[in-house]
Amino acid sequence: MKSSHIPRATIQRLAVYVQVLEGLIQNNENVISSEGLARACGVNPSQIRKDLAYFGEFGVRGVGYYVQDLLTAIKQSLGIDRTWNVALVGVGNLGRALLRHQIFRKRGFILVGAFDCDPFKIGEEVAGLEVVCSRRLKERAKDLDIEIGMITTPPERAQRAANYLVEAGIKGIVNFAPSRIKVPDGVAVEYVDFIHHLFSVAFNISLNQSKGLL
Amino acid sequence: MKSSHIPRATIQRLAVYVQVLEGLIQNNENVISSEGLARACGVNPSQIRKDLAYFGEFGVRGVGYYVQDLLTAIKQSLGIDRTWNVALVGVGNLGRALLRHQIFRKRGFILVGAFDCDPFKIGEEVAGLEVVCSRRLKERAKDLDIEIGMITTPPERAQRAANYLVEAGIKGIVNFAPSRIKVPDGVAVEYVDFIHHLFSVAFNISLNQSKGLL
DNA sequence: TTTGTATTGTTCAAAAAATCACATAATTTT
DNA sequence: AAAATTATGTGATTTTTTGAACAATACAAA
Repeated sequence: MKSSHIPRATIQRLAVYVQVLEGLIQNNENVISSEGLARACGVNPSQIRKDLAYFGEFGVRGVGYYVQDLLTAIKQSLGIDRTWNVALVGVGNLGRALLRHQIFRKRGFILVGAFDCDPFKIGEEVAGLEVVCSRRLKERAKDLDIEIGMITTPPERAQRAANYLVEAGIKGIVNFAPSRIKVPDGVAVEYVDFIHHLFSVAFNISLNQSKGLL
Repeated sequence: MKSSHIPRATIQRLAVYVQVLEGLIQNNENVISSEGLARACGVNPSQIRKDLAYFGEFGVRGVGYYVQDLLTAIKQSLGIDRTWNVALVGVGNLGRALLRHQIFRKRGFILVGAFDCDPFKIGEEVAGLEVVCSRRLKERAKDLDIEIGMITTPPERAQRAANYLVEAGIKGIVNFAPSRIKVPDGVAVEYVDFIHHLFSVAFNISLNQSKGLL
């Protein structure tokens, strides 16, 4: 098949496949069928085959997928077969935790800059990074070759943080603040909101319970 | 319309509506049309009307929606017009940050227990909670009336944490660890994975750039 | 009270996504 | 070397989701 428009849902599932495939590598499993992978991911096997078909043919008929090859292929397709430099804006509780979290580096997202507008925080060192004034984002973005921004400010300051990032020419933003932001076309935004997931769980529990009563 | 099966996507959007409506209340805006709300949320107005129709009729024709009423109605529909007690399993970097984060309490999710299997952490106090051995989850879950679990362990320990939670009779889990977990039917699971969102952004940046070349 | 305006709730058509089903192609067995 | 087996890649079909259109209805103005 190859390319044309790729559904957002496909991309999200590919991320799950990566996760599961890395687990398989840990367990020294070399080959997996679409059915096996499907079971591990909680999706339909054809779904997996179709998702992969957007990017190419990675399997071997009658055999399945070579885990390492498939992983490499998916990473290439997603554009994560390289590292990305990331700036974090908003050095609060959450910001600090993320700066210290090793997972970003492990997955190829290098936190190269920490920014905040609070004068008390500027100059402080967190996880080996000096906190810099948000106003200096543009100037620093070029030096540090920053391509992605993470916003971890309080919600009311998220838009300002986004503006700084956009001015600095950054083309992708992950917003952890619980508020929507406006950015020009061509800037990719993703929202991470724990609370949404708690809402979902709360709703499903309520739902299951009312089902149980029938 | 009322009930029947409600799409997952609808639930996720309702969470966004809550977010935006709370912002409107901050700004003392009393009434909003589906069109206004749609613009703020980045969705289609009919979408909003349809999403709401699953739960009832909350608007006034010719007028729009009374912000406070709508908010109340959605919260009721989602089952978040009450508080939920939550246990956190895995007191690492992320776990600590979440325990300290005020947002959960603000939104009605009360962190009432912190669990870990590391003997060095047990007994420690974080955000006013004593860290308790994960093995004691079942015993504590009843006393504390815990209904939701949050997993913030390393990936290889997520399944064990899930098992403890399930044994304790907990009906909903939010898993922050980057691994899939297996739970019995009737237990709602949501996955929060920052990395997935970074993957998405990376992919979209790559995509936009290759578009730009055409 | 009537007319006009605004905006909802809902039907219906279109688009998108998921699933099924099978032809195709490796591998293994006989 | 042929037959049997297995599991992919993809066209066809079904299901789900979205979006447009419009009748229904609340309010405001004349």
